[in-house]
Amino acid sequence: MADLPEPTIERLLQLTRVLDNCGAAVVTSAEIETRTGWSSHTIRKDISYLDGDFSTGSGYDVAALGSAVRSALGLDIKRKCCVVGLGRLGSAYLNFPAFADEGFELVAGFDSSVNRVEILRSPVPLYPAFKMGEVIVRFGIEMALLCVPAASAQAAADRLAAAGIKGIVNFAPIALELPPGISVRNVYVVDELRAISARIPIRKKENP
Amino acid sequence: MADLPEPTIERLLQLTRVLDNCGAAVVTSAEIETRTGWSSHTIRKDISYLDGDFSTGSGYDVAALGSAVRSALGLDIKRKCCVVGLGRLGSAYLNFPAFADEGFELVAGFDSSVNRVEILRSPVPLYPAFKMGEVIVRFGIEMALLCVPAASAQAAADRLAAAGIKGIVNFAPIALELPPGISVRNVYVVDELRAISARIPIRKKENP
DNA sequence: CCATGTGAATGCGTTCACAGCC
DNA sequence: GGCTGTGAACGCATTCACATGG
Repeated sequence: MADLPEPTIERLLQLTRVLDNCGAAVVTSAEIETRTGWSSHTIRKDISYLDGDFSTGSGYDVAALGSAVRSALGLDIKRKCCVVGLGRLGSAYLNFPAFADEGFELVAGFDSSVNRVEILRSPVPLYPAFKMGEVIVRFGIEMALLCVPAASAQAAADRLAAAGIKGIVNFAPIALELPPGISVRNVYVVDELRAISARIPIRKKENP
Repeated sequence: MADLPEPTIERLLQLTRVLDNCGAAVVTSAEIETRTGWSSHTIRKDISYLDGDFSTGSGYDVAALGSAVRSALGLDIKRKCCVVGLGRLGSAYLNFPAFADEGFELVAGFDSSVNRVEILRSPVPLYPAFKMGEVIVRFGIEMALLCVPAASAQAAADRLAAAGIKGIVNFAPIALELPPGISVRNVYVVDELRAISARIPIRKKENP
């Protein structure tokens, strides 16, 4: 399996959700088209990058296809995560159950306030920020949820990068500067609103 | 100004953040390259789609470029939004101040529980879900934050679509089916972790 | 001289069309 | 017959290279 085109990765990720929620045991590429809006050509091409045989003769075997996608994307690998910044958002994620269901193991939380680290009750161990590098290496943590305020986000990201983190989910509304090889995904609701806003046609009919 | 390529839109959206946080009055495309990782060629091309003259001879005028980008993307237009589903997440957004700063006006909240609508204190008016269509049309609401549980997300999205909504930020972990012309942006942290996971190379050095 | 701006070339992802298979 | 699978054609975005302007 050569490596997949970026857009294909993004579609396959979404495809797992479609398969999980589709109910039936078999789906055709045409059905996926109506559910997602991607053309059936694109979907078949995407699936053709995977190795394995999922065709039943009249559609794809949902279970087989699902596990092939997960395996191709490395979603069957358990990965260790941490939360950096234990404010309102960060401390909420400490108790978020869905992570475990999807193969992500939350193993540490960090905050620059030693006081907060000591007081907060949490199902995962908490550490003061200066232990970040050491703990990440020791546990083999690969991903971080970066929940600190915008002003300290870049500094925290630098420390994560130095500790060898592989990916960061960034909740701060700034563009992080990081060395290549580290994946960043920005999660900021206002940016999503802006992205939608940018796609609303200006004074034009939708079907020109 | 012809319409912009999709990838260019996405980059320009991020570019506004870079410009806001860059401090200086002038930036070169090379500086933007180090801050974002996009090649200076790409950046110059993106900017060349805009009309106006931002070059000072030694870099771009940050303020002028910023406002040109915002205008090209329609970010200078005030847009009305609503929150659908007033659980923990939805009710948090009712009080989120950053929306207004960025030109988004939150004008309504909806929930299927009439009880919750009556009890919840909120700076914006709340309505029972059955009034959704009417209120959206009356106020000219263009965008919705969809914060209902996964099981009811599709039904709620259908009602939003019927009311003529232009875009939806979807917090439910399902792929919504909607007619063309409506922008959807999915926000689900586990999906971001999966996206990162899919990009962590499997047992390979990063510099092969 | 340095940095932008832009037609032209390149390369990659999507679309097509048809062969293969149930 | 219907659906998948895939080399080939196409089209769009990125990259290049050089002309232009401060």
